[in-house]
Amino acid sequence: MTSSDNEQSLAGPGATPRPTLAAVAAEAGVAVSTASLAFSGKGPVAEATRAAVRAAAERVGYRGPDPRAASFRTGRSRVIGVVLEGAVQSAFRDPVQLIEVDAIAERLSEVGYGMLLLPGAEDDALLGGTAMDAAILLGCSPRAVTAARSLQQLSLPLVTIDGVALAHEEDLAVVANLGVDSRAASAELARLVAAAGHSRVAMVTLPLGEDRSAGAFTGAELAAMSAATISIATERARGVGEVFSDLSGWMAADSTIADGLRAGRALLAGRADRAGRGRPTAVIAQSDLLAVGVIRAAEEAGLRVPEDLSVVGFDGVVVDGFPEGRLTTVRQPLRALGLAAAQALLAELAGEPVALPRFSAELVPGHTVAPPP
Amino acid sequence: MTSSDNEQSLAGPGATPRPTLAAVAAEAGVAVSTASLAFSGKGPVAEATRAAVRAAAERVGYRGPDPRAASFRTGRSRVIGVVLEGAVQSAFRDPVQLIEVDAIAERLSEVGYGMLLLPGAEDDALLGGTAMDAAILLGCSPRAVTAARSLQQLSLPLVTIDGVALAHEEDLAVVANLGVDSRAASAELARLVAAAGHSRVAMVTLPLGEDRSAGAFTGAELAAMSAATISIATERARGVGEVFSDLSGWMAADSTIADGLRAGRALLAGRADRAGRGRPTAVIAQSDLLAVGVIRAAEEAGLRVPEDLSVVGFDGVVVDGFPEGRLTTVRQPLRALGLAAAQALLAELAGEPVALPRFSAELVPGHTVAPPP
DNA sequence: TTGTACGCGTTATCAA
DNA sequence: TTGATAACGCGTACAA
Repeated sequence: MTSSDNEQSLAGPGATPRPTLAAVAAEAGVAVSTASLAFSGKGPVAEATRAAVRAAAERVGYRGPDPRAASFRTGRSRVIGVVLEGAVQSAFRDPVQLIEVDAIAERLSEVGYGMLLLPGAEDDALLGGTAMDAAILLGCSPRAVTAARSLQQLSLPLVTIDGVALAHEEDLAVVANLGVDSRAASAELARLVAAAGHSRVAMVTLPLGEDRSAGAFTGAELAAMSAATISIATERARGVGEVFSDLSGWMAADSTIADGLRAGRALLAGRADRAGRGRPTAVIAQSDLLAVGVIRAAEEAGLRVPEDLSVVGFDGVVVDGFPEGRLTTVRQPLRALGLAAAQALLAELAGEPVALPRFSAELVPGHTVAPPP
Repeated sequence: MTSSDNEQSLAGPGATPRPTLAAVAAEAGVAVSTASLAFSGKGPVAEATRAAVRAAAERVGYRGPDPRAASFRTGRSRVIGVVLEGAVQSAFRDPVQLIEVDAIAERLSEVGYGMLLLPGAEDDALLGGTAMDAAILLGCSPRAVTAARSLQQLSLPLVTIDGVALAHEEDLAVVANLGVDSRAASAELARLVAAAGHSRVAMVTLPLGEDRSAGAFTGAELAAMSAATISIATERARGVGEVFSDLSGWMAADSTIADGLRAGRALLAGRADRAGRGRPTAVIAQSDLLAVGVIRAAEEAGLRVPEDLSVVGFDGVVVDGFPEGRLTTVRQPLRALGLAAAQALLAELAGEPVALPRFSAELVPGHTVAPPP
């Protein structure tokens, strides 16, 4: 169907005004406040009255309280904002954020809340322009920090997921900073690689800081970058560093298969190791997408995984087109994190105490780790 | 000054009530209406007064009009709903919807509008519970039709993208039904395949109707299914049918690489063709993701693309990990569609005439079509 | 150019 | 169990 047949809208100059509760009350012959109670069920209303009100509502075509008026009166808009790291497109290319947002949406819709998606923009004007009751911040980009400040100015309850950088901002009082212990999980994974006998290990990281462009790094460079910034990438690197010291590797620009492929090609060509060691026998990737890219690069180079090269990922997501369960990785409870983020805010809004479970990543032993050749 | 009778301190203990325009006006020594005009810039205000108001706002910590109150007063919430076909996760696994939503978000944020993401749910209670000024419906599932009805009841302006089924509902008056001519684009692609000399051609379709499970179909079955439902899949099938009659193939459950892989394996094993013909020399897939899956299946089977098998897709999106430009496909102007959908609603809300361009898909000759072996 | 007054539709409070 | 009433914060005629 092409755009040629666009009908003109009905909402033109002659639009009928939406029926109000007053109209229903008049029709039913009761007070407005009674009609309100009959609809919301918040007060004692005789069954007969309730039926009369419902019938009257039906007759006048009342569709429930106007959300704008209700939100004005109650001070609640039944909307929770989700601030993404960047554009919708880039945020949701990453299955991790996708699962989290999906879980948030699921929990919110159960209680009739809406989810306002807020792409990380340059200015935060939008944040104050539309009504929301609370916000969830995903990721830990510098952008997230400024957004958090703006939102806090509006006295909105805040929850972060993976906001490790935000957790270190003293002046931000958030309801919760959710996320698994990336460092411990990374260390666990690294120990598994070490236990298989590997010592020539390279790491493929997510962006370590803001202004870094993708490319190879030495152990010293990694240490410098890690000291300068706190991010998911530096956290995970630290965990691996507990097991393998002076770790070199490749920093990817983004968590994608394509970037993993690029990293894998560089590392397997030996170009990456500026410390002069040979081709790595194992690659520790900081995301599953990167790991799949590395595996593709290995296949391109005629290397078998895991016989010739061991590869591990991080996240435990299903990568489209890649066999589920093949990759050795750690699984984050992404759905649980999303549900908990939503739940924490709902509890906070209800004035209830926020009880949070502890989240931990679970090792998923796949089939991509073996002893070095 | 009114007595500040807080019914409940909402945001925990010690939450200061948000400063109001009245407070600013009092501080600046002007009337509330003057302060309002000074902020919105909608009326003539002396520069000195404006400065005084701004200074007063700064002093009392005023952060602009409360969006809830403003929305109540103006009847506009500055929020536009986007109704997805299903869960967030499944909708955004598809790069097509992702790009569209990204474009919508981009246009909306330019004008300070928010985007309320509404997952396709069982009941439409949520649709009336949160404030929005208009809505965009993506896709053409039966769910979209019921959602459209609910939204129309609320007198919300509606725009659909790829809502071919909605376009045929007589009682729905929408601002616009956007989308390319899927049928023509599919026919063009089919003609390209035919021109290369193929006659044993199989099609991999998106879900043709609601209750169909994935699997092989014959030409007769396809015709029956196409007659029963209108969807993007049947539209595209019709286009291909203009060139190749009695087309058999495989219906995928979803637009994913994994489903394409499954389809490809079935078709290349010859299991799929219940008409008894041999392995196809060309596969027409209804999405790029499916096409990439088919190509993977071909590689698995030791077939070279395009030498041994030609494959075409649909959409023109970048598939992570697959070389850009390699796939022969048609490119939909997805970004433009998203921008136009948002723009159409903004114009409608502003009472301006809605001018829509015509959208057409563009053939992208890649390197996956060659003469049959 | 500024101020006054009113009302948007709903819900919470209190009195009946 | 029901009814009357008062805000909620802002935008906007209209008057000054």
